[in-house]
Amino acid sequence: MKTKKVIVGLSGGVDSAVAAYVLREQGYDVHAVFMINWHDTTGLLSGGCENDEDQKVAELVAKQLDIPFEKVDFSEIYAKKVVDYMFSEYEKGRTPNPDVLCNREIKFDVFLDKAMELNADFVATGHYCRKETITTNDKTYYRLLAGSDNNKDQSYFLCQLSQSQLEKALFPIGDVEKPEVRRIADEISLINAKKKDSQGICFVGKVDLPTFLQQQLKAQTGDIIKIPETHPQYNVSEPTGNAEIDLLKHQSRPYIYKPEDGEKVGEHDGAHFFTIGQRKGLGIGGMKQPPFVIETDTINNIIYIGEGKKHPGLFRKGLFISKEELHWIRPDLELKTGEVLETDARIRYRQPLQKAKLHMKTNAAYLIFDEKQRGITSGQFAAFYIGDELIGSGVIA
RNA sequence: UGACCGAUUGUGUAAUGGUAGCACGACAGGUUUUGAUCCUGUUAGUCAAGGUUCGAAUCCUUGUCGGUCAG
Repeated sequence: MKTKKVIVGLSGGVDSAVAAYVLREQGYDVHAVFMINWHDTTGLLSGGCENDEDQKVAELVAKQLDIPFEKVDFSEIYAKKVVDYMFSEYEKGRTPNPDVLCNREIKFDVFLDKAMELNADFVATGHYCRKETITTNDKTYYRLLAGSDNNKDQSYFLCQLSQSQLEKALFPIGDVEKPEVRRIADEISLINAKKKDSQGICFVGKVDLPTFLQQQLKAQTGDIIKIPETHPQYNVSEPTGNAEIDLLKHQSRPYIYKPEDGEKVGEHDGAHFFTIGQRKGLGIGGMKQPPFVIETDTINNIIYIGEGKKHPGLFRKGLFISKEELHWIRPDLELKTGEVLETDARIRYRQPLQKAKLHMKTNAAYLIFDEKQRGITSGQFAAFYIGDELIGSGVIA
């Protein structure tokens, strides 16, 4: 049997380097490709020449592992699919997750296509997650599972992948824990064995968001309104009728504020530079407890805040996802209208899974948590798990 | 204009003659392949000028500014 060819997306980091090594040890024909997806350094913190650095490191790692190395430049498509999406989401007043898009549109799309052009059987990345194959009713399905290292599980970032994308993907270090990855890297003397983990937007880096966004969204002074925790909206009783949909809508409703609901306590320079749950950057002192953003109104350019981390405006029982923005990694598990799924869900990376019920209705899915959730933010992804399998996700409305 | 009250880091406040603290903010690190959150550290102040006292944020005088009454 012919050895399978795998193309590893080598980033310069330790995870993808060890992933490449593991594959090589498993007998695959391993090739490395470094993706250049971004050139601009606007708003970049910490210098800016990390990209070049990563490129060199990746090349050296490939040399150390004795595998072929090449670079590809997807920056044009990255700008179109990921960065444009970011700006348009922020413009709508939502808070996007560029890395989820980057995986769906770049690493497991154009990069995967490129790999197929090069006659690869698979692409591999250094993600901490696992893939499993099962067969039901004579059909093969790929399961996306959490990484074994509970602390590093990155399945969340892959919550928008499809079966055809998963089919071609390998996650060689998904069953390894991070310290072990470091140990392996050290054992085989990889030059990046001790390199610090990367952070920030994948390929762009750690940026100062307001600076970055000001390239396209202009700064404009607006009011910061403080909402008291006694706002009547928090104590609206649940609808008593027998229509379940009314209850779901009630439980998943976003809070809506008007300037008269509170008092002006300061000014900001652009509501879209802030997100729900945010504390830093408001510049408002003199309170007993820190203020947090509880809502942003980008149309009227107003930020609403609440005092204290337990302010009721920070918590919601549920959320909803419009039907068009729902995605099933496992199409065979897709809910039909009227069905309810007991699920474990998360609304951000590294959040411990939360017990919830997903109610599928005609136009939307309603995710109702057992415990109220802090900082439910539209534009972010809610991911649904059954056990450690990620079965679907959707954009929070 | 008269009377009274007040003035402490960027903000809100403690300290009634004896080491100017706290919270929030801001800044810097740390955690984190999104945005956030979170953790640690740093920062900075007695309105001004005199006086009493061994010693003044604190007591006295004057001034400046702010507020409340009176008009």
